[in-house]
This record gives sequence, structure tokens and C-alpha cells, in this order.
Amino acid sequence: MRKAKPNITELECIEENKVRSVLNRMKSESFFHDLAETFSAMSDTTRVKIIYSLCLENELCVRDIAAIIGTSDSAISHQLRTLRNMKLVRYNKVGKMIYYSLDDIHINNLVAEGLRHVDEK
Amino acid sequence: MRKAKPNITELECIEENKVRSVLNRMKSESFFHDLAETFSAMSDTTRVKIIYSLCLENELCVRDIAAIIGTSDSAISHQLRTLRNMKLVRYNKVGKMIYYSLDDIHINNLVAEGLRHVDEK
DNA sequence: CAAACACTTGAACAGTTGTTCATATATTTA
DNA sequence: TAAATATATGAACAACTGTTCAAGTGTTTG
Repeated sequence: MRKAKPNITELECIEENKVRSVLNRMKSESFFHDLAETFSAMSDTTRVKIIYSLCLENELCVRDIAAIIGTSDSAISHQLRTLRNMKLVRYNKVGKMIYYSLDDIHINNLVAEGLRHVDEK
Repeated sequence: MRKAKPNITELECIEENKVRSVLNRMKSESFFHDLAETFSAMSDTTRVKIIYSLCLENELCVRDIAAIIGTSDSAISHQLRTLRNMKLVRYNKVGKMIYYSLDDIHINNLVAEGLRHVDEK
């Protein structure tokens, strides 16, 4: 016969103590959604090139980003919108030009840490 | 008439000094591929939950990860393969059980930095 | 004020991704 | 050795993504 447990709900698992310990410290669904979205913003070659370029040079306009990366203005503009929506970049309009920059220091740090991971492999 | 420039190639851009400065420090195509792939590994809700769980508890088996996240064993197994292929997790086989853990400290750091970015927004 | 310019946008299409379901493998246990 | 268990895998399918192309802003310049 099964031993009685002091827990509220049943769990289909193997090491119940570990599982409960993690569940107690688990974050909300919306947290994981936002976190995944942040990484997702950096998960495309074009976008990560944009971000890396903005690490090297604080402010760049759309045409110059396109020139650096070697794609069409349109493709860059679409990707910049994604980065804007996901709060990874800010922009500053000056006449007909729009200067983009990274939104906060954590983006720089994420690139730096990702770089270390890649270098280690 | 256009001024002669001391540069080797023509560039269709606006602030040529900035563009050249970035181009000189640009990384290789394969670097950006690897970097994007690393972020891509963390860009899905299920995978980022797996990674976060492994931040909280060093070693977890497949069934327990599935129990924590609340998905099928199969879905978790597929995602763990992705994480294995991208070198984000290691595993340790003990009998019929397989214990997964994060591959290097940079993964922990990436989660921590991503968390700070999300908290700031 | 018309042309040129910097950038944005929407539709469309191919390519990629994540889950499910059924089945397979390997190990342990009865 | 047969059944149970822990995990892996392949196919299939819907959902999502990134680019291109054509057309649209809004601003500057001749």
C-alpha cells in the first residue's frame, strides 16, 4: 500500500522533493513568455547583427545598418520594428533620418555573455 | 564632382566613418550564426522553463522536468534534444534514468541577465 | 512644388518550428 | 523472461517567421 504524504496534490514524478522545491520557486507564465520573447528577439542572424552593431556604435541610422549587414532597407526596417516592439532598441528621429540605439544595458550584457558561451564551445 | 576617398571600396551609406568603424570590428558569419542559435535555444517558453528549472535544481530527470512544466514526456524529450544539440545542457545516464543539467555557467548568467531586462520593463 | 531621399508597411510565399501520436529502445523488476 | 518503466524518435500538421516586392509615409532639397 502507498504511503500517505503530507502534500496537497498528487504529482506524477520521480524525485518529489526536488520537483516540489522547484515548483515552489517557479515564476509566472507571463514571466517566461517575456523572457522567451527577449531571447527570441536575439535569435535571428539579422537581428543579432543589428544588436551587435549597436554595441559597437551607439547610434546608427537604418540605411547604415543595412549597409553594415548587407541587406535591403526594407528587411532591416521590418527587423527593427520587431526589436522596437520587444523593447530592445530605442530610436531618435532627426529630420528624415532615424537613429537607433540599444534600449538598456542588459542587452549589451546579454551579447557579452552569449559571446563568452560561443567562445567556450 | 565627388571627392576622392582613401577607401578601397564604395559604400552606399550615410555616415561612412561610423559604418567603416563597425565593419572593421565585425565578427564572422559563423559567429553570428552560433550566437543567434544560442539565443534561439532560449527563445521558446518550454525550453526557457526547462533551463530555468535547471538553474534552480542542478540535476533533473526527464519525467520530473515534464512534471514541473506540465507537458508530455515526449515534448520535453524533443526539446531536450534541441538543447543538447545546441550545447546548452549535458546529461548523465544512471540506469534507465537520464539526469540533465546546464552545460556551462554562461547559461545561468544569460538567464540572470534576461531576468533583469524583463524586470526592468 | 516636384523630385529625391530615408524609412515604413502590407501582402505573399517559402522555410522553419513545436506539439501530438504511435512506435521504438533500453533498463529494471516481478 | 514478460511486464513495467524512463526516455527517444519519426512522421505529420498547424502555427509562426523572415524576406521580397510594391506601394506608402513624411522630410528635405533643387
